Amino acid sequence: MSEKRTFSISELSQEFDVTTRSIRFYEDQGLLKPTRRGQTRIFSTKDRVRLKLILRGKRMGFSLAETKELFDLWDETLTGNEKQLLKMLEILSARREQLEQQKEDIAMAEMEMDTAEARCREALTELQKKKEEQGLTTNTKETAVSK
Amino acid sequence: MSEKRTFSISELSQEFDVTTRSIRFYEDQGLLKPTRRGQTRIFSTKDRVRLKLILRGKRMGFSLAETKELFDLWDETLTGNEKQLLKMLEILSARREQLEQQKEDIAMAEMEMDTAEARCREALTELQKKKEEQGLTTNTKETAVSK
DNA sequence: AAAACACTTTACGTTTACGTAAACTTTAAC
DNA sequence: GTTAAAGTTTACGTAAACGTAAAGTGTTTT
Repeated sequence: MSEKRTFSISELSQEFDVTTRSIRFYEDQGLLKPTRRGQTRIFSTKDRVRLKLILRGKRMGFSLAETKELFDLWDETLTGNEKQLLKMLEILSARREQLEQQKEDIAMAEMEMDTAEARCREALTELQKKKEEQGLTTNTKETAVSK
Repeated sequence: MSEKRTFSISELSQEFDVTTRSIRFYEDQGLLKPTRRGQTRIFSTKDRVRLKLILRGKRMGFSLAETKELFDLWDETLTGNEKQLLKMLEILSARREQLEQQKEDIAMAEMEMDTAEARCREALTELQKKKEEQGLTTNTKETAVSK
């Protein structure tokens, strides 16, 4: 069913553009659980998925601790205890709220960037005009514009 | 035109639920520039807006340094230098890419949360069934289920 | 077998974003 | 006028997320 490929630390490092130091740190913090051959780490597809989730979490502003909490909870959830299941549902709902907030933030940011961009372009054509006028009237290097 | 209300540090602190320590820190880092009456800080509406932007930036995963860069650039941009204007447009475009990435991340997260929630609910109804069956057959306090 | 290379552990260093305490000044309330 | 509240500076502390040696252990390449 689920693939049984394995990955070395450098493979993951390259694929996701993250240092090996970081990967080892994530293991240290209990976010990844590679097995060993000798003392060399061997990462499963599950580890790979988790690494992807960790990095996405980071981009979304989640701390490693928060992400770990989710991982742990999800593992516990799989044991099927009712309390855990309910708690998971709660957390999921809380996360959804966070996502809604983030979507709002993004929407606001986009609007502000629109107006910012518009102002920039206005200012640019403004400058362009002045340049043209000058090009027609004078050609001196130092004009009043620069100051 | 733009309102000329002013704000005390505690007003802003309460309105945005952020400690005065943080606000002072933001000033220290050059993100806010309140004037003084004696040595007491007086914040303008512009400061208020910036504080809002700082906090939103944080929720979106931006560092204070990044936000400050934007502020500074925007201030420079207002002086109307062509180079600055073009640079601003570049940065805006880069930010837009980041926002697109974030939107993707959010969409992925939402999908995964959907399936996670579905699994939880399945597991719950599963448990519910077993409970009902038991309720019909036995009534002992200690059943094999707990282990 | 020696060199080169990837991987390992151990451990101290660094940056960011504040927390927290101490000691002081200003302003507002009684 | 004094007390309380709010504000200030100074400065040391801290947690998170790694960076950066240093020194050692396999592996495989020549």
